[in-house]
Amino acid sequence: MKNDGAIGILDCNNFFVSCERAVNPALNERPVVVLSHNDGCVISRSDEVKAMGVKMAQPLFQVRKMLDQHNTAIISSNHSLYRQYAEQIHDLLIEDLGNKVVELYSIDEAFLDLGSPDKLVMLGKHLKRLIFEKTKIPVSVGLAETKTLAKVANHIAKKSAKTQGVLNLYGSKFTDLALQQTPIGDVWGVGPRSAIKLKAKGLNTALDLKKTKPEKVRGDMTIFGSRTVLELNGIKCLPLEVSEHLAKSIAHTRTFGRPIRSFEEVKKAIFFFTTRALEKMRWNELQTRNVAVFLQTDRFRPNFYAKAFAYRSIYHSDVTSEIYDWVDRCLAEVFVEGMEFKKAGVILSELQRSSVVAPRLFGEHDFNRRHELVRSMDELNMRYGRDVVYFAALNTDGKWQGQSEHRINDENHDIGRDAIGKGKMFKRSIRFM
DNA sequence: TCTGGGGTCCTAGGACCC
DNA sequence: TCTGGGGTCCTAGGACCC
Repeated sequence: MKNDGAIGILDCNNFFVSCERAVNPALNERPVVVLSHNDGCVISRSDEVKAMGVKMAQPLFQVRKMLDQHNTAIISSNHSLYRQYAEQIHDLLIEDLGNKVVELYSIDEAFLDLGSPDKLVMLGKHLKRLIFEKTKIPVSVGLAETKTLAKVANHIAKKSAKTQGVLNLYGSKFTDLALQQTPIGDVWGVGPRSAIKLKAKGLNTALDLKKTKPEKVRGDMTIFGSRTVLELNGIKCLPLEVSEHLAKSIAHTRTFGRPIRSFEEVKKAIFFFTTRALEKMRWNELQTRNVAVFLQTDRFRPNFYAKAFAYRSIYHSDVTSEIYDWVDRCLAEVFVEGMEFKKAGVILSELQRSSVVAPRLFGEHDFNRRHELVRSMDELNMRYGRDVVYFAALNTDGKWQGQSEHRINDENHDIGRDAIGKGKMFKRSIRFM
């Protein structure tokens, strides 16, 4: 990447809500929210809902009344739908720009290495139009010298109607003005904790931060802070990562529909989570040798208990039955008789590509046989639906299952199944919400 | 009554070694 | 008053992002 090139960030507006509206245009006439697992929190808001003051990840019960008063459509999340739109948009970007210059940063964002600073606004508007025509998803584009500045531009493009969704700050005399209008907590990389510390030092805007010496913020914000200051000054510290992204960990964690005391119930849930995480791992052609299990009680009640335990094997594996054994050992370490558990999870780490995993000194033949077995099970489940075949230890009808009262049109719109059938699902490394 | 899930990276400090 | 010191590795926890 040339160091004087321009960087773009393309970001889908209200992504989950926009996907729901794309499949169901009637929703364009109403405020819309999409809910988290268990219908607990609001995780995507239409502009009207943002204007009501509803915050990201705000608990539904706190705003339910207000949403109803405004005739808001309240929808349980449908992640396979969102994943399909994300892939379609990624494909459009790569077709248009080439895969060497597109970094898929998250489910609804991509960084672009645009090289020459000429005609940036035209390019941004072209991409915006292209994506809307093909998918009906509105996007915003920010352009600047660095990722952090591009984020600032994007932020303003999203809010200000004047920009029509595209703002270029590359070499612009308005950059400092834009930074002055940006509260320090809105800067990419400055979270709520750091914002408090920086404000205490009299730094209130992105411009204040830009004018600080990088060393000054190191103490409060680690080396990230120094990099952010440099990036605000137009010095690239965070290169585009266009090479294939390899996941470093894969997790499946859930809040239970109701508290669970019994060891058997907890175990069912943990094995179910393990199964889901392993499926995802195998789609990515990875193996793990470090499995962690955690259990938590209700974090909003007194005597909150949370414990994690990790088992590390000397061998990598993707064989369900073997990894069930590892998980079992972890479970014995974290479970406490008499406690009411509200949340649990399984995290796979120390991942390695299956193709480069070292062979075992002993039992290699048996491992390969079992490896083939789980791959066949994955294929059957892919073709005929989830959990058509599964290990006896897996039980899918536990009391721990969460609630999704606000599902709409599930049959028609859960097109994720087709995506799996084509072997596409999870193949791409999208860091997913 | 009701409060998400999946990631990454950095650092302090303990354990261990010589 | 005194208690060696320096390096490395690992992990738990914090902070952040979407």
